[in-house]
Amino acid sequence: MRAPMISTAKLLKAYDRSRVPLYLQVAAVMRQRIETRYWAPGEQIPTLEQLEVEFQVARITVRQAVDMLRKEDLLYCRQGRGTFVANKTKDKRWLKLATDWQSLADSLKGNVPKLIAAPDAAAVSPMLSGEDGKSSGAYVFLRSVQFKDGEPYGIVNLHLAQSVYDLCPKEFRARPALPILADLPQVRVKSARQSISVGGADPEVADLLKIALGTPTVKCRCIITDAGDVAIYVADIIYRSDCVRIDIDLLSAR
Amino acid sequence: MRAPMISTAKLLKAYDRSRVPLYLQVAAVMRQRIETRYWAPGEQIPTLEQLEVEFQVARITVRQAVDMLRKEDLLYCRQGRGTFVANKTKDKRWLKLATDWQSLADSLKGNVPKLIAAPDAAAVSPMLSGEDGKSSGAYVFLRSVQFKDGEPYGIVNLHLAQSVYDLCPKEFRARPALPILADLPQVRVKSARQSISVGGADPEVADLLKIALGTPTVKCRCIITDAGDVAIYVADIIYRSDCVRIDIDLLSAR
DNA sequence: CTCAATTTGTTCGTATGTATG
DNA sequence: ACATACATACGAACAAATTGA
Repeated sequence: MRAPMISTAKLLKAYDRSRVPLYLQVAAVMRQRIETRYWAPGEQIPTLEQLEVEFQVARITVRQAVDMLRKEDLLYCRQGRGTFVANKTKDKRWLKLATDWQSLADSLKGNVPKLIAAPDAAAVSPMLSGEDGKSSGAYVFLRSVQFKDGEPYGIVNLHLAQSVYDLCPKEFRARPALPILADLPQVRVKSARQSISVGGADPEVADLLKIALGTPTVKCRCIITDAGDVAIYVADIIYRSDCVRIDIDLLSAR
Repeated sequence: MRAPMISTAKLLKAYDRSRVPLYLQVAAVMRQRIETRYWAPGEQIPTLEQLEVEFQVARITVRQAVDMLRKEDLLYCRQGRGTFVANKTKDKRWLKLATDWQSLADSLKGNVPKLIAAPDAAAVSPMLSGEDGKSSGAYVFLRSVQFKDGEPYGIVNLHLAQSVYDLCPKEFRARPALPILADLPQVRVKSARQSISVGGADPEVADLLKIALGTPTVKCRCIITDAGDVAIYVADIIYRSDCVRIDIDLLSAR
């Protein structure tokens, strides 16, 4: 038995809260229903008439939404029969964010990020709030874009303490910094904290990740301090939100 | 010294990827700059002319964006002087998602969620994928909305195994289920896992949380199994994404 | 096979919103 | 502020394909 539809009657006011075109809003909801398999692959979705009623919009508006999803190969229509979900199922949510030191280092080991020119503007100290740690005087700024199947999915903006960078600069330019740092005997890591929140793509991020302006993103700030509470590694990582998930074992400490 | 502007030249194509009205896209970026304090409270923002150039849009479009933010009391204008960021600073990101059992139970203890009528449609087994655990035959469905300062910020959809619910039904209707469950001597918790991803509000969620359709949300699925690997607690929790953050101590296991 | 019901596809007219110069 | 062009959204009507009685 499939999960039944949850009532959505009389929700007209929700639309008023946004001036985003209606058909885009409707399409977004439908797209999510497909991706979450609420509408399973191959399955027939409700008729245009039913969708009109559910979303409380005109027929043309539903049509425009359906047309969008057709161009994305998520739906196909058969006149006189109905509209169906495509069969091919792309795997999403494949990127699992690490929640501990070991898995974080492991997940980065095989990575070959594409270093890109860092805007000189960013070659300054990262913005640190009190509890993040003291500022190392000088930082090196490294920036890379992560790809999967030729598609960009993440941007790493890393401020690395100059003193650490100088220990083996070539290494730091060739592969992810964190595993290197973990193996440096001179460096004593005292704390490593990660803070995650949801944001929207600004023009620069949108361009690098090839997504629309304002598309939701997942922002990770990872800060590592050394024995003297100096922040030696400050990474701001931005992912497309649609490929990320976080799995947490709530009992790992027991 | 403030963090300098990162180059945003020649990013026109980012706009093409979205059919969201330009002024909304521009407003979204500006709103984020204010919220992240990239534009600090009280500070003067660039002139309309500079913004025209940066965003590559017509003057009226920038004006529309500024007007939006003025209505939100995030900006104010002084003719002949410029446009400024408002001084009052609303605290966001106040909700820290728990990443371990103890803090999860603690964070819920004082909570008084508002139970709402559960659509009968949902009174079925939750959708479980293989590794989530076996299905307990019957579940009770409980639904509540969480408020802060009179504003809804989260929806809890909980499937609780009937056998567990029957141990003290009144309790489960009066306060959060998880602390109760933790204190029940009859229940042996074997695993507790949480999976977090980003989604968009469907019509129902948009209505309950008073947000626009498609607004990004944080979805948490929390599954607790008993000694027999039966999923006794399956919670789907949906938060507004703009109040949530996750702090992880990457070294907690060391 | 025909008929009616269903469902997608198309068109018209109108009103409003968006964006430019 | 104005004129212009295009996109969005509605309601309604009609055409075309499919299905089953």
